[in-house]
Amino acid sequence: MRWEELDQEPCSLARALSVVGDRWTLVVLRDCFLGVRRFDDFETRLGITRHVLADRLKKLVEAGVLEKRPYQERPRREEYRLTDKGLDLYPVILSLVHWGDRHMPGEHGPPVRHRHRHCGAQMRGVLVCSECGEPLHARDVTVEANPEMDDVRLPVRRAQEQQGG
Amino acid sequence: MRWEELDQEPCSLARALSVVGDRWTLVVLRDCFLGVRRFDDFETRLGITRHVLADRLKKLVEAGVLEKRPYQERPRREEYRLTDKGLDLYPVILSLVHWGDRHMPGEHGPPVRHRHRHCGAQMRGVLVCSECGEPLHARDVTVEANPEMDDVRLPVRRAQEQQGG
DNA sequence: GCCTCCAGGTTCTTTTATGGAACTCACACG
DNA sequence: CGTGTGAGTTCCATAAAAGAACCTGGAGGC
Repeated sequence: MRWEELDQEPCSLARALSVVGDRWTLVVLRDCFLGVRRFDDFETRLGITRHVLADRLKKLVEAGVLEKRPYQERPRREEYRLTDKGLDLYPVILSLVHWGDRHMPGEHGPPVRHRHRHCGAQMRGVLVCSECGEPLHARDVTVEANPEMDDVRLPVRRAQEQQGG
Repeated sequence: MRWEELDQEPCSLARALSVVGDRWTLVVLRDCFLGVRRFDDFETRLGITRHVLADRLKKLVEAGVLEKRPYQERPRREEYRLTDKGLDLYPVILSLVHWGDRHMPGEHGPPVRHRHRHCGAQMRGVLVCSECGEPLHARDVTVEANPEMDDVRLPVRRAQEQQGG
């Protein structure tokens, strides 16, 4: 499979990664969530080449994750803002941050802390079941193919073996 | 910044991405969560080159996300299994899947459905606040620098502007 | 003892992407 | 007129990915 074919896959994860699975894209989006909007600010903070940055921003706009909006005329200047589609990536970003905090620790602990405006507490994000509200773990979830699709290739489990171990 | 320097960054997201931010790594991990363990099975299902697959598996083992375990001797054969560190990536994967389901839909809806063993229901993963239990959205969360760290560069907000818009 | 098969890789060659730096363009300022 | 600024492009050398062929260390058949 080639990278450009990833968006043709039936798998939702593959299609999601065809947009954000690239090396720099999620780092760009992290800065978007922190409020960065302008080309030069991205460049300064990220330290990636203008070339790559311009390319990633263009692709994110094409994918509908960011939108360009003028913030002044004469000379026309535009900034990049998260769309609703982009904002919905927040669980992905926060999950990655917490995984990094936990498993790739720096010297002084997490570099940033998150506070929930709603309750005012310093917090983490926790993934829970939409139906029963219990925290989710890999081994508690089973996967079923959508019967309307005929090319879903779930692996056949070997006897006695189950997911994740 | 170069890709190889990403693991030196103070940002937890950057360090997490230094492990899983690569084009193919999360697709490999998706298959791990589906129960795939052997080199040839990965190759058949993913359709990526053996070269890249071998490299990604090696790096995931070095990062402690997967471990190699012998499943037979003479000839020695090994399989790749998720470690606890790897299993903790589940929220990232599931969040990406749901984002893909929602924003990059295929023709017949989501290709797979998830069922929670605990409650038996078909479900989605929802990210909630660890303290108050309410669902989290980007605009509800503020970020504060860890006072023990001196090189956290949060962007300065322009007046009247707040996160995420 | 030789031939072939299999899982699990390596090696080799050709494309594609990235890193680094310089260049463009449309204006604003003084 | 010269300089500055935001937002990019262009150009070239290097690094990574795609594709295919080759290697290795047994097992199994004959």
